[in-house]
Amino acid sequence: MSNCGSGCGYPLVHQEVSIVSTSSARDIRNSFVRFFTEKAGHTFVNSSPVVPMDDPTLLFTNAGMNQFKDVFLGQGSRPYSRAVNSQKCIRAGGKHNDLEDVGKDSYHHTFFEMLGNWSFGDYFKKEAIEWAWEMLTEVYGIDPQRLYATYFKGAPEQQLEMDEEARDLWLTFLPPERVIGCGMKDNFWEMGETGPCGPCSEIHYDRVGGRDASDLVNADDPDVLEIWNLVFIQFNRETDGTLKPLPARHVDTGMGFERLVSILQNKRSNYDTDLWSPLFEAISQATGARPYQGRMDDPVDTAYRVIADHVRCLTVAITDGAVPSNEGRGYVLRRILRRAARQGHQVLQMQDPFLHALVPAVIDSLGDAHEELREHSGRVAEVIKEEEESFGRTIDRGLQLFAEAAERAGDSRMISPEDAFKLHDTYGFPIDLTSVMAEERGFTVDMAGYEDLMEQARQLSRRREQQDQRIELTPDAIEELAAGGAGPTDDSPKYDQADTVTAKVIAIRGLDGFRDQADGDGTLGLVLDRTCCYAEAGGQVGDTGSINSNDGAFQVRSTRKIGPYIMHEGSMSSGSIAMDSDVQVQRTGDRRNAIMANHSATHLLNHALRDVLGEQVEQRGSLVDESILRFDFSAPGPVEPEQLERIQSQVSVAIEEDQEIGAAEVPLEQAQAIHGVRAVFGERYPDPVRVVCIGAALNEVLAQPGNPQWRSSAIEFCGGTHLHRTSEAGRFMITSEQGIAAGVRRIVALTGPAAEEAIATSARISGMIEAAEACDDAELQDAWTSLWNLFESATIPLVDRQAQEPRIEAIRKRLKTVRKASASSNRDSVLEQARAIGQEHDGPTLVAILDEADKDSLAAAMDSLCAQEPGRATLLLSPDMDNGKVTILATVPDELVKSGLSAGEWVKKAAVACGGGGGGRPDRAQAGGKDPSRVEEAAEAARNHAREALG
RNA sequence: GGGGCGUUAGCUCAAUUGGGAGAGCACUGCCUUUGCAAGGCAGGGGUUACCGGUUCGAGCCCGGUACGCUCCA
Repeated sequence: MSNCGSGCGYPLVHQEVSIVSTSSARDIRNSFVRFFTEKAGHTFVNSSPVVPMDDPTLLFTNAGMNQFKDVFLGQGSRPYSRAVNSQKCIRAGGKHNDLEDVGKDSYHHTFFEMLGNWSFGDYFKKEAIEWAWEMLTEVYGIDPQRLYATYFKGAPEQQLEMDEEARDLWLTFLPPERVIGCGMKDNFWEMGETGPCGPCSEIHYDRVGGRDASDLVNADDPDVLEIWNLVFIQFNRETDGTLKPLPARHVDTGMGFERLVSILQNKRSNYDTDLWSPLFEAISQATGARPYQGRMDDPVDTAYRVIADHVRCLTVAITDGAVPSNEGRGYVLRRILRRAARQGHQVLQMQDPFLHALVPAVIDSLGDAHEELREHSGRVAEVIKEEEESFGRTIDRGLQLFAEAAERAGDSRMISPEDAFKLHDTYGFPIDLTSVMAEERGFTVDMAGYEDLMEQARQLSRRREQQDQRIELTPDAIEELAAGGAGPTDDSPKYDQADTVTAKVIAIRGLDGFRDQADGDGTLGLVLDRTCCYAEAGGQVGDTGSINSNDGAFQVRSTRKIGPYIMHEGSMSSGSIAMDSDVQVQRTGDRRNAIMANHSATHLLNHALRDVLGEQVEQRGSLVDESILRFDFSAPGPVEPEQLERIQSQVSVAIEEDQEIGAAEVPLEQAQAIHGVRAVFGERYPDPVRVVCIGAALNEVLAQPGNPQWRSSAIEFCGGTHLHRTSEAGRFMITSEQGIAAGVRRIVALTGPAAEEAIATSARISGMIEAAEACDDAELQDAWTSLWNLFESATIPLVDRQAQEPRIEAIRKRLKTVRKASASSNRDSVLEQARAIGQEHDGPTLVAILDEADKDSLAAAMDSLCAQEPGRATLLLSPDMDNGKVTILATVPDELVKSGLSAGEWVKKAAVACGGGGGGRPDRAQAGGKDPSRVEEAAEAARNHAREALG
């Protein structure tokens, strides 16, 4: 059986030395894999995606060992002990960031491949070093005279000894002057602050040859470069900084593929190899730029390198599921794309999107080694094109803002640091572009001031919040437990119907280590020999519950799996619990039942989606807890209302039919043969795998796995907990459907009592809609207010919401018409009053009370009165008994302002007299009072004020 | 994870110290005009994202939420 994944077919290695100088990159990669699979019994493992599946600490996959991290941490295992692959890596953003250097030199890349071989507790230094030597000198035919090796020379302050074993092994191949001892920085590898670590040994190559280049090793000389790093993992770094020998020792090696190709093709720059030349060709085609000439200081050649590098990176990252966005790894992609687009825009004079047109060239170059690139090429190009267009708009906006900044700069001809910073910080307009544009106009930018602002912004961002305290088990802690005879936690009772199980405490863990007794207020973790609690996995939340002994009670807030152990995290609610105590584990049964209903419904939903929307529906994520179920899936566009209804009803029918739900562990190969079985793409499954089957008898399915009729049942690989019969889910209702990323939709739904409640709420809303539709105009406002308040925030079935929306819209429209009509009739009557008052009144000032005038009507009345008698000062009041308000407006012509009457003071006097306040400009002002019953007093106060003011 | 900015008519955007929500384009109608990006007049169109607070009065001030843009890690 082939163990090298899909479509490899690696050619046999030709060991003649002469052939390598003409080897293509493809052959070089294949030779490596062949050597280790054939000669040394390694299993070929496909490159893992550059977007890590389950590792929030990692922005992108940045080394070959990433996908084996769990093995090194002692938390997982593989069915093989030797592996080889070519891993896709991205170093941009995060701890390793080469983004700034790309284009400037011959060897930094954001995306590259890492060739590597691994031993998991199998062979160690001897084999690793001997095979590396044989690979380089015999298979690749590299001149041994040009090779140098390093070993770890020890670090007495850390109680670390020299790696004599590695040194001696190298001395069998190389003369002493070319075997070089190095310190911690270069030759001691650590995964992080804590965790697996060990000495490493590097192989360096001198491009020049015929000299002693040992002084140039690890000295950043472009001609003497590290090509292969062999890491020997033999220690674990504890939280207190000490090193403990690991029980199982591992080998982790990595060789930069692009560099290796440059050596074997005898080129000084990675960019001069056949990995890049087709890309440069494509860039030239797409942009019309003159051909690439390979000069490091030339802006056009730099643009070529940046664009080629970045488009490779983008193509790979987007294929593996990342999308340019404004945060996290998406934001790194956005920056990468913009850097490339800007090179094209500024240096190669490209006005329109062009990066997307380079995607096929990338796929030609990498598609054989990484087949997934071919599957999604169309979507990748689309995503890139959209993002290029969006950046085009940003550039336009930035140009406009720059023009304003230049205006403000005026005669100083210097863009202010504030403007430069704002362009950068708020509008994403890079500072170097701002400089170039300033230069073009004969302006400068206050760079020093800008740097200050940048530094301030950085400082501001740097303040980090303390992360939540979680109880962890280090590899060493796991080792210690195992050594002490603690077997793995038996969590099989999680599938049982009983919500309780007896158990024994095998470990108590605090934030700082193991304890003998659980007591006090702090967060603790309890590990038991068995448990009925489900540990968070596969999108299903962990169980909550309690653990009780004779001496105390522990409240379980979350349950997690760490290595072979199940950790119950929480705190003591009373008393204490000692190590080795016999305890009763109780999970929160109601909560668990709700979770199971939601999980089984998720499977029915997944199945219904495929039935209604088609085969292209693929699960992209899922969350199941006690209150909702959330399911993300790939789909070209929104789900139509009619499809939604069919999906919901198909799930509901399955629930009504009271179908049986079965589960069993099945050998992986047999399980994969089941017709129509659903598995999440990219997920690793154990062997045997648990199969959950709804709507068909599992034993019949396994008897005839290939039978097409299973396509009509919901059959999935799943380790979660499920109902026994679908009817236990009660009801099923979809409450929302929305897009969360390009090509990805999210459905949120409810089951059981939560679904019933949503239906009841919806019925109440329907009742209110009918009432509002039937009520007369006077009642409409109140009916509307209560209806809208409920509808806006309610969780109700989506199909109901969609049906109700147009009716609610109609009610809103009607309310608007009613309001308008009443306002208009109100204005007419107020204007009528005003006309009458204006005609019968005489003199320089007018104070009048108008009944039931709102603010607009009163203003209209004021306009009308002022038009009648422009020289008159007018103050109008209107009481509003219903709302307990008085509206007051005043207008004073300029001549009377000069005589001493200010509208602002005038309204104030009136407002104060009826319990309010106010003010405004001298010629026009408005105010309000809070006591409409005193409106007459207010009018009198206004008359008095006017008399006094005007003498 | 932490900042900054934004959200106003279908679209693009205004709105001075808090004091009658506007323009252009688009839309509808009428008029004028033989047609190519026509012109004139009139009109419709707003919960100023949402929720709360301060105030006599909030697009504007304060707090929160959502969404978007953007920078840093």
